[in-house]
Amino acid sequence: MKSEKISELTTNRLSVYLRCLNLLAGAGIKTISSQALADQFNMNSAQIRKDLAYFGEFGVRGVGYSVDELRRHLTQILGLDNAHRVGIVGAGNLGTALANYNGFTASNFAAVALFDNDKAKVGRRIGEAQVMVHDVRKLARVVRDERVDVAVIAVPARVAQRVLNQVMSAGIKAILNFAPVRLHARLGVKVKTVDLTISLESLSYFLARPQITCVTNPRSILPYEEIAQRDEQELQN
Amino acid sequence: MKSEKISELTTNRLSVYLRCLNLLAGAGIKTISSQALADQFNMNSAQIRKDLAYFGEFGVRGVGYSVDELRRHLTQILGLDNAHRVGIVGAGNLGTALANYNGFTASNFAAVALFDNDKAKVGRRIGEAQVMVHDVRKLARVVRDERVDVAVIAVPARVAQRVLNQVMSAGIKAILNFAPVRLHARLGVKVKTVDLTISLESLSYFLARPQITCVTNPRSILPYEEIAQRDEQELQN
DNA sequence: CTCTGTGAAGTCATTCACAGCG
DNA sequence: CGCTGTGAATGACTTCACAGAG
Repeated sequence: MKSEKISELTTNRLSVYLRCLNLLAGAGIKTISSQALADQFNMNSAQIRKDLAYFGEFGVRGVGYSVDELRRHLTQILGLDNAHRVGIVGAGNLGTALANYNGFTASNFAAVALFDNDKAKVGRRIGEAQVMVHDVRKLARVVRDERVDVAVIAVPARVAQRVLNQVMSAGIKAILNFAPVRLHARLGVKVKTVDLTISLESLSYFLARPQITCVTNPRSILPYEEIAQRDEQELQN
Repeated sequence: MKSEKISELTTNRLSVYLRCLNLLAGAGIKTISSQALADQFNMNSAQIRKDLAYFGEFGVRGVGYSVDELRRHLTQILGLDNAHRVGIVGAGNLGTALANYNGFTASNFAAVALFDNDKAKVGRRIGEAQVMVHDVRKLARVVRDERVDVAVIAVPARVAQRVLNQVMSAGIKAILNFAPVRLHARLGVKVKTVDLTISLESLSYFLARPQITCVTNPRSILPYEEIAQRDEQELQN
């Protein structure tokens, strides 16, 4: 265990490891070596060991890692043992889709508030979870009352920086941004941007160059379920 | 102009450059040097030059790049001069949100078909664009008829690999995947995964460690509009 | 003898720094 | 001169390979 700086690539992988371990636990597997884990999910065993070693000595030499124990450690390292309360700014298509997204729950995130500037939407409750839509001008107050600690920006690019400023002023330190702009965050605030435009345009680049030997995703995986996967096609036409 | 292998990081940046240039063009700027571009948008000028030089000698020494000309080149390099037709598998919240997403249009993408296995949804048209929902079993046929060349996977992780197999069998070479699984693509097929779980869990990691001096997003940007940005707060809540 | 944890080596990406064009 | 295009230098991330724990 060193206390060097942990790169974001590493934390992303920790999240993947946790997901893999959850699958293994579900399959009743109690113990796994870095090598077996790497083989299963197409990763590199040295990288797994190195990533984990930043945070402690979780393995047992000659044996491997206890699946359950490692799950607990990763959950704790990733801070998923504390519930997070998410406020979503922008109650358009994307915002409401996210408010209804169930994938959050497994990671201990819950959407607790939506914000919009459209009077027609304010005051309504949306989706199965019945998340309330608030006036975006009340953001700071609602963030306090609802103890929101993560914000999602799902507004047009034009106003995204302004929204980010509001969100930061409300004291939020972690933001997931879907607007296709580079946002300027103050120190101590973390913004992760998911830029669909970039993703699509990269795909377009690839399509424009069919000659390229697709080495882009070098290790190509087998998800756990590949085992139960002989159904290349059960459909006709 | 070399014809080395272009990394995905580079193509992602090309997409960003194009966006920046569009802003500049909108502001009436005709010519820009790599240095000025880098300053404006918080990038590194050498990197801009290097990225561009992979594809040709677009600049004029002593002067810089013609904004319009470079826009045209980038559009062509990224293959955005050809329209792309997108099929979205999964007409749930996310799928329908994407079908209505306008951001596509600027990059010359259009959502032309949705697919689902829910009988109640099949045959209906969704959103402003009135995109038709098809039975997922008819995917190959619809892909052919509608000339779909890009697929979006917006289905539960459990079935994502099966859907990818179908999509690949239908001859699609470029896929944007929202399911939180590592998918196994055959050679010559490009899958880009947008994994919200990883993004959220990384944010959670960050929140669990407030002491970390946030160096994660080393260059912190000024979007073009920062200029018109003195409104840190016009709201009182 | 197996598998971890980790220095050392290797690979890939970014940045520097400057020759040379316009 | 100013700025591009690019080799060379640096830095970041990954993989190798092995000492040593169990």
